[in-house]
Amino acid sequence: MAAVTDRRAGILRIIVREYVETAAPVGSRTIHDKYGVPASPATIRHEMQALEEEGLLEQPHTSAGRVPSDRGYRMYVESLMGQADLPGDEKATIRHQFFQAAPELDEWADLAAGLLARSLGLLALVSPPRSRELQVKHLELIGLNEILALLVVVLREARVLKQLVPLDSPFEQAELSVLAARLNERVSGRTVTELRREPSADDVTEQRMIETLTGILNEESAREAAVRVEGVAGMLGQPEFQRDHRGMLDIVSLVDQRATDRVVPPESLGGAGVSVMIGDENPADELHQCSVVVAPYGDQADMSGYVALVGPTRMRYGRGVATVRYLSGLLEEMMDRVYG
Amino acid sequence: MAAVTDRRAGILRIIVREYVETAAPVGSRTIHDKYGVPASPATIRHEMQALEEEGLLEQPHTSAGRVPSDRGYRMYVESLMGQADLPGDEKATIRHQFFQAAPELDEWADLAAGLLARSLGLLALVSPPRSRELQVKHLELIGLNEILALLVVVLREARVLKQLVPLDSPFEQAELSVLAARLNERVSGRTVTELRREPSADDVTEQRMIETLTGILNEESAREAAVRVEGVAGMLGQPEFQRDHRGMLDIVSLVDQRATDRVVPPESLGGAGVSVMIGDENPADELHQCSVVVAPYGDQADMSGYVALVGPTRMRYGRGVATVRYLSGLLEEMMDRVYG
DNA sequence: AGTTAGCACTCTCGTGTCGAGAGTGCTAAC
DNA sequence: GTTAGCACTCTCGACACGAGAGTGCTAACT
Repeated sequence: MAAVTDRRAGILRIIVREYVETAAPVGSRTIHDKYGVPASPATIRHEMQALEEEGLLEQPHTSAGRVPSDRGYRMYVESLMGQADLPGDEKATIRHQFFQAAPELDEWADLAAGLLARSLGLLALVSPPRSRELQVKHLELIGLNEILALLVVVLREARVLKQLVPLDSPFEQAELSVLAARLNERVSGRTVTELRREPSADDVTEQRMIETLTGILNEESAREAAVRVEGVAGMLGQPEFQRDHRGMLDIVSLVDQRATDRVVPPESLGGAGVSVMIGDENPADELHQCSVVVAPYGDQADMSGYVALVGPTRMRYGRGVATVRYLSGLLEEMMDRVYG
Repeated sequence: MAAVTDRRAGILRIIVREYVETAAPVGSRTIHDKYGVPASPATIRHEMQALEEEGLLEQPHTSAGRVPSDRGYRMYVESLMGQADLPGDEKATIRHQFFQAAPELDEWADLAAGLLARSLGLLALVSPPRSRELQVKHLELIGLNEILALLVVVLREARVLKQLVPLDSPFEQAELSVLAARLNERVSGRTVTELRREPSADDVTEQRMIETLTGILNEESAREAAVRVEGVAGMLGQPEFQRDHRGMLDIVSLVDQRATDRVVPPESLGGAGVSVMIGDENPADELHQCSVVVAPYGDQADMSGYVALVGPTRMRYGRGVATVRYLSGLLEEMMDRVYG
């Protein structure tokens, strides 16, 4: 079996690019005429046959042009598309918007998801960073009325949790503040595991509050990060879904159920840089016609999130990888700058 | 022109129910056989002709059965479907889930949207209640590091806002607490309009904080409530969207852009109870094939939100109205019970 | 050996035709 | 006012047909 020569690789690259742009199978004439390959259509057909034998191309049917296979895309991404990067002005525009926005992790995630989705016209998922181990910075008790107080917990990374606490006897705000001060001495700076090891307090009310606190923290660690999803409409507008009503519903169902961990399984975030999952490489069956471009950001051990792009396998990988890489790096930088 | 007699009304009711169930045009034979109407198919055809002349029915084409028109649905909703109510056990199940959930406005909105969407298999929108006039209950300053503090604001309805504040000189937490205490004296219990009328403070830092605070509050009042959307997949699974790819995309675009105020315009929430907008009655062009069932809850003047159900005009109005009514009432009750 | 022109072959797609089926509107009788 | 009978209309799926596109193969050329 013949190897993949330079010319064949070039033809594969052309086919990927042309197909990504037009969404129609690519024929030998198009390659010859439009791209000026110095070989006749017949020769190109020869080469395409070889590429098909290598499993890099597929034919929808006998008399159609060729379409890249999953393996073809894989080869394109690995060695044919080149080092993708965003143009400088585009980077600057994006950067500018981040500095304009409020310095909030969640806002940044929103912004990143919106930019990514609009930039590619595809589905974007951005997980705001979540720390492995929650650490209490400060807490506060605010009396709402005679029987109800609000427990406000500030975490190290400037996240705020809250919980209503019923009071068994009326408290003045002053008493609550004193109680809060006592509690702060016990808990501030502690992580959730440290708190679990603490001996219980003498005061009943104090102990009750601590239990409520650990309750909130446990619940919060168990909860998955609220992943930002943008660009469903753009995704469904892709020509591949024009006919495929079933696949369309599958994708929407995934999003609807917020099953983001089936799209971007935590294991897939092992590596440091951008990784691409193409077609059948995706763990979720619903995504076997799709590709996912994903990059983690933040500190793996401590606070981490991810930026992901989901589209049909026929997607602009170059631009996709470049944008995902730039955004994940930028998010990490923003995080370091303001928190960290 | 003949009036809408009792028999005709009965036939219209049957057609609506049968069409809602099967999604196929209803013929005279079906009405006769399946519903045992004491009249022959021919007579029923006569009546259907009359109903069509009244503009209550439509024919997709000459030799198909009849389908209700928007006006037909309108008549069904107004006088034919009867007083809809949920069965007691279903109410109990829903109620139970609300009492299980955390006592948070946003959680309740999530829960209500999920229940509504699943109950009908359609699109549900629930707006958590927003107060017209924000009122500060308490604020707190927490030093994160030497140059950055977190301003935490608790509002009357137990909502929490936060904002990072850069410090121009290093502060000890103790100093911040003193500052916060001074600020609390000035602002706690005040509404945003009251704050705007206050004279500025002598202390520069104090004044800076107050400005930040009013900034947050203004931004928050301007921001639209984060409406909970559930059931997109169920909605798109409706047979009307099987063919109509365009309409499908339009709906998803609406959701994607979070253009909820085009679906449920604030004006439509004037009345107290449940209101129904059918087909062309909807202000948004994209919803001319859809109906919206909506009910406000809460106090119009103060804190209010809404519960809305969006589906094709061929929807189960009885169940829809009943569920929306029950949920809006329940949300109001929960609100009163815990806050209020 | 690699390249190319020529050509027959295959497959899709849009169009047109046809018959079956469903449901109607009309008419005439009850 | 109601009903049976019947001709009429329209959709839908199946089938055939031709145009168009692109291929694979073969034979000739460099």
